[in-house]
Amino acid sequence: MLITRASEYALLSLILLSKTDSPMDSDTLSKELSISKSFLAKILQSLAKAEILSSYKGVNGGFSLRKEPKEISMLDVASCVEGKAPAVFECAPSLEDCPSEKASTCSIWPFLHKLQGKIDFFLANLTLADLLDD
Amino acid sequence: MLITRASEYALLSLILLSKTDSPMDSDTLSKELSISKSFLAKILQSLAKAEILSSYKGVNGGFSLRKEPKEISMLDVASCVEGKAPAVFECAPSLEDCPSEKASTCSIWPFLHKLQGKIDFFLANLTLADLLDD
DNA sequence: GAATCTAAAGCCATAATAGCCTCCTGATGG
DNA sequence: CCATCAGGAGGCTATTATGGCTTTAGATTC
Repeated sequence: MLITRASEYALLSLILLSKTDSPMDSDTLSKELSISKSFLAKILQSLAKAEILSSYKGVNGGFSLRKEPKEISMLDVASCVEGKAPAVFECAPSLEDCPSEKASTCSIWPFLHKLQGKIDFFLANLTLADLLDD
Repeated sequence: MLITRASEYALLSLILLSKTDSPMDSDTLSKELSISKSFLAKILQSLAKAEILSSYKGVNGGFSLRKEPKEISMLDVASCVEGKAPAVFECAPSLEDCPSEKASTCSIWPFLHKLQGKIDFFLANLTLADLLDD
């Protein structure tokens, strides 16, 4: 899977959190966004582990942005939420690692590598701040 | 789901087909790419319906490119294979169509619309030719 | 026209994702 | 200290994606 709904929900949460000062709890977030609370909770936990969000337990706890919007790239978000960077292909990271017996003659690897590079660049340079700016 | 493996397989097929003159059948393609034949066949059929590929039945039949590589955008490929354009969000296409009772005060729609525009632009302007060019 | 080749299209099984529910842990306020 | 609030973690179910298999239909060759 390349990009799943988890990334969508993560971004929706980040946009909403960027508009508030005090921490927002997962219940409020799920209601505001009409998203399954338990699924969203796992996503928020991933974002917290990746140090994109801060989490606070107890009364008036919740989640808040831990970085500046311009420091949060779509690539970061997708990577931590999906568990790995959005790989356009299951293909090996380098031609040498290709498990195929045709590795030495793999004729499409250069194209895949090129596409992956374009997508990575796009995602890495698209930050939360880009969306918030008018 | 935003982008699935079907799009990956579609692109792998297109890259391979762009390197051959005569039609290539689904069995050969699936073996060259190490992809499930039956799943790939469905993807190729989608590409044929979208007039991205030509299909030929009978002896020496198969599939071949119907358009120039520069006329085939990633957006076209993803749209026809996934059944719809890769929507970053389930959100309504316009603020008026928003099913939420908070439609008039939806504070994140502008951001979603902006991100969708950026992704659409990226995918629409990335063509098969861009990958094939050195 | 018969045999053969290959796309088209359907149904079914499995794997991954999306979502639901419950219990546990840490923090807060009285 | 105790009740309560909210995150952390795991299991369980429903939905969707992925892939296997079979049948049908069009095209080619003889």
